[in-house]
Amino acid sequence: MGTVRPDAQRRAGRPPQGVLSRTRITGAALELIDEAGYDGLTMSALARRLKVAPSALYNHAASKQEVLRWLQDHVMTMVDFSAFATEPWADAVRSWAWSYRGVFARHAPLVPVIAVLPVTDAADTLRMYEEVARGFLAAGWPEDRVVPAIVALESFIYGSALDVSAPSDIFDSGALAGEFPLFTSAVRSSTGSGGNAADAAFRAGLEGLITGLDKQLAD
Amino acid sequence: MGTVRPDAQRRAGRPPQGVLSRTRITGAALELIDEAGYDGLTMSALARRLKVAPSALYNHAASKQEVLRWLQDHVMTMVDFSAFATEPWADAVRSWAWSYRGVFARHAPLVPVIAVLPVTDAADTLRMYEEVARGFLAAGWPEDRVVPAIVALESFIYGSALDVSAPSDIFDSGALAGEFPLFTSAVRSSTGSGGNAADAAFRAGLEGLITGLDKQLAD
DNA sequence: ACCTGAACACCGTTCAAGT
DNA sequence: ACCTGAACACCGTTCAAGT
Repeated sequence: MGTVRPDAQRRAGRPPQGVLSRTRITGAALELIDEAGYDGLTMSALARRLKVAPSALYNHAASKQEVLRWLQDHVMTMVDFSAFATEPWADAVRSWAWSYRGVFARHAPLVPVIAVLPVTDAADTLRMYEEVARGFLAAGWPEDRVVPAIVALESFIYGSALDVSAPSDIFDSGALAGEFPLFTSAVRSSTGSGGNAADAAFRAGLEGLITGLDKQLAD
Repeated sequence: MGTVRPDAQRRAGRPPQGVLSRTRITGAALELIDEAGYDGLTMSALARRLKVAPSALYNHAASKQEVLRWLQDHVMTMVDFSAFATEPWADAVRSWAWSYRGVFARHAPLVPVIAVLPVTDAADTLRMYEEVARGFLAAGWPEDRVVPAIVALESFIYGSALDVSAPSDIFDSGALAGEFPLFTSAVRSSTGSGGNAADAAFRAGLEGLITGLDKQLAD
């Protein structure tokens, strides 16, 4: 009764100072994802966390897709590409790729978003590409083959990030096992050796790619 | 008035013979996707095309996710893996991978679905894995390394399928170009050489993977 | 310029009623 | 067993009204 509640309703109209910004929206989105996953990331939930009406978000972001783009650019800053400044090419690629996959395994729903996403104005993403390109050039890669090689590595990384979230029994052939004996047995013998299946596949593919790309360069 | 229209309304109650089935639903979904893309694939639109009420679909599929699973298994039959029966390992992998990427580039929204998708009861998918596994074993691969190698190739293929739908100016650094000179120049020199950028990256990565995996096997 | 509140056009899914 | 029709609980987004 007459007491001012700590988070009193804001009434309509322009507030004394802006309460929203790209930074605040991105930060709230990230918290929401950590707590409730990507299913929990709705414009309503985002607004609730920021203590605004859902429609207020549209004064800053043109669409939910734009929020996802901000998120992608921010998440990219979590990828560690520092090895390109110090390590030989193969070691730098290896440590960058493992970090990159780890980050996007926790943000798998961003992977399909990235594919359709122009890098324009994604400054943090460009910062990474610049440094990676520098590493490739320093290792003697011809300029016109740098981008295809990076894209090839990224395609493998994104596909592998999706694979991390696969259930461990994804290759359980169930009742049909009898019809597909070779594959069923191969699945059994690969899981039998212990360790994470997704990690084993990523290691095999990454080492293969590094070796193969290096050999392409030498020829 | 009183004339029987060709597609008269069906009244409630069990129809004389079933009008829906996994096969008919999958077929209609595929037609819908061809005409209107994955955005057009809603349960309502699917029901309309099958001339039933949306709720009727739930007598056959537990959810839209299950329809997508049927679709994935069907789409897998479009992948050509016949080369494993006749060609040497490297050639077979090459032709299978290009076919696989081509099919899923046209069905990119299925890619994230596949990741979470157990293969159980997906008979057509298992048929492919069985034949691919046979090819690897015949080429001398030790049984416990067959599945990781296949998964690595698939991760690359899925990531590359997403990359195909990327806009061609995806790496246009726009106003920020001046800050990232090495990458900007590398992008220019790789697109300058003409040809499809996604194809060049896929070729580079696939040839690298084939070479690298083959070398792993030899060691 | 930037907020609220009400509304809109969807979406996937459930369920009682019917045969 | 398997359909219809009505309903439910969301979703992203728009827009007039307010400061």
